[in-house]
Amino acid sequence: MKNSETEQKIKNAASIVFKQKGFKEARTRDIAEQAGVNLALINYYYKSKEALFNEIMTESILTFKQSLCKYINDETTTAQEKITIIVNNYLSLLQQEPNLPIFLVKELYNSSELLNKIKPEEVLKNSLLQKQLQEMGKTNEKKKNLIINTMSLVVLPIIGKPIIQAFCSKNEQEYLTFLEERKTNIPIWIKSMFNL
Amino acid sequence: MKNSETEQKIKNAASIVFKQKGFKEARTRDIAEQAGVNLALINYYYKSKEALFNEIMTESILTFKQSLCKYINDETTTAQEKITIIVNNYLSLLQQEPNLPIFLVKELYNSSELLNKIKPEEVLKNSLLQKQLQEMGKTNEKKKNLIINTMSLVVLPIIGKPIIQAFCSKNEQEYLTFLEERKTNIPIWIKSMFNL
DNA sequence: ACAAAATTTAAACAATTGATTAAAACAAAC
DNA sequence: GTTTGTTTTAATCAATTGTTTAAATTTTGT
Repeated sequence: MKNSETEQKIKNAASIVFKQKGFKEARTRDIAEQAGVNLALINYYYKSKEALFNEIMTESILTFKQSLCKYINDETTTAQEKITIIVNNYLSLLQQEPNLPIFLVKELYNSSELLNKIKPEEVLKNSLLQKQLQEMGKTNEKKKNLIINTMSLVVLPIIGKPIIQAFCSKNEQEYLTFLEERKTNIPIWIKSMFNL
Repeated sequence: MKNSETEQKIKNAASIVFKQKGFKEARTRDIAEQAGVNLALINYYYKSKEALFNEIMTESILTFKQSLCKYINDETTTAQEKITIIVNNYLSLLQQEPNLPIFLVKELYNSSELLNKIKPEEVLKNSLLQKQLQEMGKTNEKKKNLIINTMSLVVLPIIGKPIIQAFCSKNEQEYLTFLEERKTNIPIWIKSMFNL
């Protein structure tokens, strides 16, 4: 029987453990324990640790792609509004899943295969956001920088949490309000950087 | 005999391997091979893999602190010039050691001990850069954001290299010129973000 | 209710890996 | 040149970990 309850439990558990520890440091025993399931069932339902990992990765990347596509092709919003929405949504997402960016970076660094599954260059090239920025007279170079800088300002404060907390002497609560303030600040900064 | 040639070879090799693979995934056998030295010598000169790691980490963090302090306390430069110099120097450094930021983030995420060795909040608080920004009428909040945003714009394009290359369809050469252009762009962006 | 198939379990295997050991090679002191 | 202490080596240990196996248990089809 495909898609049994056990199979799902394993996949969910693996997703948690892999994102927390990365592929190499995640032990099959951790996954089995997290799923509340016998160790051997991992190899019974999925051929191997690696096969399980690849299935989860592919799904995650595709989900991410779909959510991004939804935002950047929304017919009802301006370019500026799109940026605000993306910043807010991804900061909220990353507050809940702070391990995600470092996990993705680590695992994608040497395997471009996975990344190519989503044909990333197509995503932006054919997007409404792209066209809207074009109409505002932005060059290709400026458009790319705008995306990369937005990503930088959103993601790095999540990745660098312990370093930021140490350097700016922020406790947990101060760090949270700092992130909250960035939801309004980043769109403003992007606008002043690129004269939007 | 302390600081023998072998001891140094091990430390140098370990530094390379740890930064490349992280603590857990770096094998003592990798380090021994990289050093061209018998496996057992690692435990002979350093008590354990962990002791070796801590020694290297502490040294690296202190070196980093010293170089940062030099820049942000330079009496001969304005605040804007300091930012330009820091951006240029760290982008150059990270071009040579692209694994460094993800390594640091990964290893510091759960061990605040190491980070506290450099008393990071003191570094900025007593700096000339801090005073110069103060005199320009910047609030504490703005000063912190300025530092964090500079760090974000510098570091993320290094960490996210494969993702940026995929999304913006840049080959190796295009990526390098992209980084080179950021050395002049980032200071300009920071200025327009914070009205410097 | 029974047989066949699918699922689950405990145990074990084989490879990896940090660390140790005991002997060998080498250097220093006298 | 012998003794003593240091450094290096090869071999081994013990723990960890992905995977397999064979038996036990549960589910399914009739």
